[in-house]
Amino acid sequence: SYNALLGAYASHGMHTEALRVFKLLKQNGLRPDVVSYTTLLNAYGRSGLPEKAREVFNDMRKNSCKPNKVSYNALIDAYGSAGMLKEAISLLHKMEKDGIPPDVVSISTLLTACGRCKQITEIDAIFEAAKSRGIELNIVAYNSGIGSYLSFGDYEKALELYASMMASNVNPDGVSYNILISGLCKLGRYAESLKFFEDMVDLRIPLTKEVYSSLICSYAKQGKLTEAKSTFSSMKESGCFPD
RNA sequence: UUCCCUAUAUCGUGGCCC
Repeated sequence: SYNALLGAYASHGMHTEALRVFKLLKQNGLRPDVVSYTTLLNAYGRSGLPEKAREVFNDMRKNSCKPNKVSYNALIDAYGSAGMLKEAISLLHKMEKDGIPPDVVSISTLLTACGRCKQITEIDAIFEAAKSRGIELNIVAYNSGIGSYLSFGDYEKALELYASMMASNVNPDGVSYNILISGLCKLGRYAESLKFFEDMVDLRIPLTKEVYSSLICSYAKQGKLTEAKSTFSSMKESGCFPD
């Protein structure tokens, strides 16, 4: 019950409240378990406080509560989200030494971190790390990689990765298209961006307000106001209400 | 002991602040 409440605060990045619940749990004679510690750790991570997250991580070991895969991944994300890619990558090796094999979540967390930290040189090493460990990339990992390439402005690598994803029989989802459409649009690759939108329609993948916003933005930037307006109209017609 | 619940990864636009 305490963990559920802790999680509710953590998922909103409310670390102060999460810490209060964590203390309350202990005051009532209960021992925090791996989920309690990981939840608190994540609350700090989401609040952009990687050092506090690390403190919780160290604390759990001190109290002989072994961090598991989720704890490590949460700490990797805490560093990655804070732009500390080196620390995030070194945790991949640390968890391995600790007898916990990294999984596809560790990989996609790091792929996303590369994009945030604009570390184009590290991204291929991370794909290699996944491959050498036999970690199969899923749709989230591919989406993360595609997004990071696009954030570097490397749309060719992004499209290459998209192609190899298709070749591996991993099917794109709504998020994949959102990433491609908005990313290509930001780079001014309007024609490519529109092509993916058409694919999305053909495949009957539900169009979200995120995709409509990207498309409207794309037309607006090109000065195609008629298209922008008609996209806005079809958005409403399709039952997707503008916010 | 068993079951259930709770913790980790990917997407848009604009505004305000620095």
